[in-house]
Amino acid sequence: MDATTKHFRKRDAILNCLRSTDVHPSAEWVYEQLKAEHSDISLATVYRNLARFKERGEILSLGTVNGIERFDGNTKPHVHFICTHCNGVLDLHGMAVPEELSASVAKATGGQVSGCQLTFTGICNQCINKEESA
Amino acid sequence: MDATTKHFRKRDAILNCLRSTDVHPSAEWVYEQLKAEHSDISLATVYRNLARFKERGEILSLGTVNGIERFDGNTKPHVHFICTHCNGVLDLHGMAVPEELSASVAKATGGQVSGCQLTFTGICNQCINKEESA
DNA sequence: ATGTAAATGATAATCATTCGCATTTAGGAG
DNA sequence: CTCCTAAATGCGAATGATTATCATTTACAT
Repeated sequence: MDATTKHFRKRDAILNCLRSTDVHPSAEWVYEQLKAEHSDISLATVYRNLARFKERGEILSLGTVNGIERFDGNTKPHVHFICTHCNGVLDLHGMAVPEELSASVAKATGGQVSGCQLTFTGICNQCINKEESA
Repeated sequence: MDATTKHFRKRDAILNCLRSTDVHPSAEWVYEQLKAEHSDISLATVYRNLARFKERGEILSLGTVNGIERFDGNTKPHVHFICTHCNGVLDLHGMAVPEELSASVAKATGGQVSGCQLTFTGICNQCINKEESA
């Protein structure tokens, strides 16, 4: 039995879904996407597997946007822009927090640093245009 | 009537509480602190005023830590370190995201940038020491 | 003192997330 | 092939932080 089998685990589908989108989805969004191919998938399964992937560092959590946790299948360090109007999240490729900063933080605090996140907030291009034409 | 009056608004007390601590508290924490001097304060009032301060930019939200929203009365740009073990938040003074980065993000995205946040995660000094002695 | 809009307290409602448990699945041993 | 076990899942209930509702109280101007 391989991954194409009807009753195979949903886990792979969840990870693939995250890896193949750039919308930085919520659990609910992933669930809605997967219902098409897996009509019997449970929302709890999505939550469970997202938590598992997060623990293992296979995906990242961006924290909550408007009270809802958002995930990122791209674990390579990069920067985010969050629109406070439409709650969309954009990747800012080509920007990254200098690696040596983590070391200096560890030194300054005496703790150990395992990750960092740089996020800009504001209003995205699309939302600005909508406002203007209204 | 001034702020010392028994039945004066609690709003000032909530803002003062935030401004005079560096624990980056949750709503619940603020509520617990204020109960001492304002035995009749309501948790809803704390939530309402924190939301109001946040809207107006008088305080910042750090997002949720372990599912609970945390606030910062210090609106001057600075960096945070969040301990994933004790959920404590530390200020990293003297570090800041270069101001010109916001402009370059605005240019790159075509949006308008209103804020940014740089957060390191890891295990704090205190938690490391506890583990070692155990 | 009186009216009005804002602020508050108490509590119910909301809703994202997690938990509990029975069922199903994968994969190996006999 | 059948039996066994551990992991994965579906379903639905429980949890818990946050928000909404509404009656009451306060501040302040008239």
